[in-house]
Amino acid sequence: MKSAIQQWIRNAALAAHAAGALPSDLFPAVEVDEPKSDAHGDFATNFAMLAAKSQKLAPRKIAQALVDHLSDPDGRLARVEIAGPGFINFYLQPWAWPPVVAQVLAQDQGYGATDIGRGQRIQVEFVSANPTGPLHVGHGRGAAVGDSVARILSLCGYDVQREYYINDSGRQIQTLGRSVILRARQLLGEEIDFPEDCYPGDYVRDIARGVLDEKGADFIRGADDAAVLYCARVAAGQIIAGIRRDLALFGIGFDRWFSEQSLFDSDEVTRSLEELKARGVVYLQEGAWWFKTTDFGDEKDRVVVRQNGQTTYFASDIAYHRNKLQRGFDRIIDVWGADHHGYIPRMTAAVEASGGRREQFQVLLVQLVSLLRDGQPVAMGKRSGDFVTLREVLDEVGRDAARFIFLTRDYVTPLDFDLEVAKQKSNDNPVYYVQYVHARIASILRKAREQGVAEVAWREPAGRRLVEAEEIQLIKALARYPEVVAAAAQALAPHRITFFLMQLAALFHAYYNKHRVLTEDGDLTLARLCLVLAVQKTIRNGLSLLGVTAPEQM
RNA sequence: GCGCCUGUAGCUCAGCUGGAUAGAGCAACGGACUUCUAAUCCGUAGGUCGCAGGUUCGACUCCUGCCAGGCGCGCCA
Repeated sequence: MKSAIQQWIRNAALAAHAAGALPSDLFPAVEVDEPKSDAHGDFATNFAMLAAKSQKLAPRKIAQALVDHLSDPDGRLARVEIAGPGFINFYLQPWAWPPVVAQVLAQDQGYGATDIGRGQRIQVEFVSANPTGPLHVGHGRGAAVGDSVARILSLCGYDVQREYYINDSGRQIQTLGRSVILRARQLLGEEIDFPEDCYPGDYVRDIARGVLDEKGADFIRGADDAAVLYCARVAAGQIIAGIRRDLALFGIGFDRWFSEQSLFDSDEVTRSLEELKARGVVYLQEGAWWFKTTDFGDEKDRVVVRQNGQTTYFASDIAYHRNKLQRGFDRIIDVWGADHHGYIPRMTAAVEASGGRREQFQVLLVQLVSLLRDGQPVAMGKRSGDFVTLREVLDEVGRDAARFIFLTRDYVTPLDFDLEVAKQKSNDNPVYYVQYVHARIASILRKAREQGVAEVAWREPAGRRLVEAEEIQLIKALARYPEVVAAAAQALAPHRITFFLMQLAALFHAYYNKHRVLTEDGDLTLARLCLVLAVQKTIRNGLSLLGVTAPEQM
């Protein structure tokens, strides 16, 4: 609908210019929006104000010229007015809206889809938690955001690949191995002060028990580097398996699990460093190799090979992102925790130095989650070992509530996640508010079937019976959905879907309370059934972008 | 000290990339279930958009400077 208006304005501008009413053929992009107030019409444009400079005419004169040359072949426009400093307000005929319902029904699961991505290949890398412990709530937020962004982009015509990067190499993995050995020795009765830098969680003890059972006490007592490495591999393997299970429970899957170690095995780390050396952006100083990230806007250069000859984590990451570029992605999106923001300039430098363009690479910084219970903070932090895992949260509040809450806030703002609120089945917890719409409509449809309505299908004269203000409001909201999805894709902002759904739900609940769908009047009933079915489908489609289910009953 | 993010109703947050009179939910108060699910709805009240300048037809939105909070500034990952 909006695009139709844009086209009308564009045509009117050209016609006005052709007729000599507008001096210049330089026109700004046509922006059409939906005014907050009904007093300003169904749609409005600021085109005349924007064009004032190039036309060298007063905005209201331009607006008048446009209105004079506006053509509306099918008569959908009821009225056009020029208002304020030069807004043009469009009022549609009431009958212009109901056909949207037919469109929603016809497109069904595809309603909301667009092709703004034009098949562009885009990779979303998210979660990528280190395999040193189970996922916690913060990872959950990143998972919800990354997954939803991927779903939205897919629906908008992007060719999306989801990836999880496993840091299964380097020092922390060694620390993990050491932790296992130490726990195993404790199990053997040794008195050991567990070091600060090791991983204390119960899961480490479980893994240690497993290794002990399998390899025997001598293996643990005489542990050498190889044994530590062995324990590290076993532990990482088990932890990753657990992470996969938790993510599956959360409804999240990946196209690829990418191992950091594989970059060493394939020599890509070395090769990427050689390439950078060849480009002259890596230099030797005080026995270490430095990447000149300052050439690319970073505040200081960064070490890639330490004095001791070991590569840094950053070196792996350079190789990893070079690998991504080589796989031919047009865009690369990384979802990170906000505490990594200082890492962005150097990573951008790496992408650029590896032959990518800086616009190709984008990082979504997901802010911290604080876990609360009844407003009181719940202890977290790996060091203490008693942090609440994502799994525990899912078991307690359920997948739908958790995902919805993670996405009811823009990810740039910190989030308080209150376990008690998440469990509440009230308006405090909007996931149920939205799901309730779906269930209520399912109930209406069941009832209609009982009353002998064989099929809910759009039929033309009947459709004209949708004339109530609440009905038109609902249809307008439905019409907006594809634009909301597209905007969410462009801004990489899944919370826009969430807010749209809450708004649509509010409109539906209000309508439901004021008007009956099932009436004595066959045509009216059919029209309203079509409307609520369209609402139901849109709710379902929107929820699916969030990874939330749409229940038939509650 | 430097950098990034945030500051909107008592609380939690939106505000469609500069548009018209700044919006929701919760909390408060008053109402609505013999009728398709009350996990719902209707109404009342609630604001110096952190502060001060600037840019322009027009600023919550952009720029500058302050103030407050969070996070980050390793040859850790």
